[in-house]
Amino acid sequence: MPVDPYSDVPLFEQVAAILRERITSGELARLELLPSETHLAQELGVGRDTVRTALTVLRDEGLVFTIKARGTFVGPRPG
Amino acid sequence: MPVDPYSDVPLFEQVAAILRERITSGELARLELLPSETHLAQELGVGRDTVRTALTVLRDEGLVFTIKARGTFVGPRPG
DNA sequence: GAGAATTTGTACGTATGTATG
DNA sequence: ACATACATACGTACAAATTCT
Repeated sequence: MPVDPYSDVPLFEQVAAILRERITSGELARLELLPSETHLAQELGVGRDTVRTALTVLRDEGLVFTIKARGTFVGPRPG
Repeated sequence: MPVDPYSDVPLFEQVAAILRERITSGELARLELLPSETHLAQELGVGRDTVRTALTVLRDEGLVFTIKARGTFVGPRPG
């Protein structure tokens, strides 16, 4: 049960929680490339916009970083 | 410090700026053959597509011209 | 002349960034 | 929240033309 569209919790928060769990559990190793936004959207049954909003949350937490036109990776932004 | 993939400035514009500097500074003399697209891509750490897009910009500015299977030269296209 | 290597030209697939409805 | 479209970017593959062996 990925997400619950009837919940009071915003979809992007639910998606962020799912991805956060996958990262902190080690399911997604550091520096590993995440599935694409489109792929995650289809898998979780939400729109790409929602995935992107969730990724913004994780980015603010330093859990992931994104390179334009490349992908989103696990870990803090290098540099 | 060639290019910054995290910058808001598109990579191809950064590459164009680098090559433009090499040309206008005289580092690359007029009619001189530029390094191949593949070589430039590897040297600058970008894709060949990005180099080609940058070369299109310089071509539009009349700074370089290209001959298929030969290479890209400094200067306006002869003829 | 034949063949291999090199270089540009083109095409496709996939990814993120941005804008619009 | 979602869908769509375009710009930017990377990788791969192959075609075409030139150059080297």
